[in-house]
Amino acid sequence: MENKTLRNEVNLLHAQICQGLADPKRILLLYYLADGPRRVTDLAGALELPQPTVSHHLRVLRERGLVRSERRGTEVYYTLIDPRVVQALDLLRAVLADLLARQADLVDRAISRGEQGV
Amino acid sequence: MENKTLRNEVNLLHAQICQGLADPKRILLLYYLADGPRRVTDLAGALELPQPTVSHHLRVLRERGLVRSERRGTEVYYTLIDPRVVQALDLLRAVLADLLARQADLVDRAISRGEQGV
DNA sequence: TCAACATATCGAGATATTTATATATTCGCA
DNA sequence: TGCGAATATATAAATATCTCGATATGTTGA
Repeated sequence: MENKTLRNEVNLLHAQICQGLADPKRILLLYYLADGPRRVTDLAGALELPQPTVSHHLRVLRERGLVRSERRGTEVYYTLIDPRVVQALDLLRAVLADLLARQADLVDRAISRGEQGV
Repeated sequence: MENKTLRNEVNLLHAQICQGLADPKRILLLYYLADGPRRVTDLAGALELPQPTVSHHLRVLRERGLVRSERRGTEVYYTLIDPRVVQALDLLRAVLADLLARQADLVDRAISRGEQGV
């Protein structure tokens, strides 16, 4: 009863974490960070994106508690806080792989039946 | 030097699957569907949302390949296609739980030190 | 203190998402 | 055929997000 608001609040936070993963660039960022802490400039170079854009995405991840930033001199290192985030990404990528395999199979069968307009 | 365009395409689909999870109502829908197929009206009742809103969210999930719909007479049953989607949600919820626990701990320590303006 | 560098924030335009009401479609049945 | 129930789509307003150039902040070293 009284927990309904609390449960909604938790669900909202849950969704916000998922939202953190809901961008191709951020997924790449998280996979880079899975290998260890990285500087903003290096990440921007790896993703071939302007530095402000990368900083924006890192902020999204930081605000959702997925990464942490640490200043070392003039540079800032970002670190993945919880490896389970990447585990979850891997799970979902496996789901996607199966999905694509099923679709490819459908196409194959259609072609072998000589159907048009696939 | 593999196909960069293909990799970007896969990353985009990966992100779109994550996007499917990035809404509190859709998370609830997926958890309901984890228990078995459900009709639209039942889901709308459970979520206390108008039926068109639920249909919209179900469409989002369907277009991303997370659920499948099946007509039985005048009703439509929605089914979770891959249980790993809920596994991923559980992982991320565990991440969130740790996050909240750490924050609560910080607050506790601050209070026990008698700090102001927390 | 100043110059150079790394990063963050601001602001704006383009695009996407969420929600709900109104309306359309689809099916079973009288 | 036509009615009622279940679901889907259209539409529109409010809101959020992505991107990037311009600019601000913070740090080091001369």
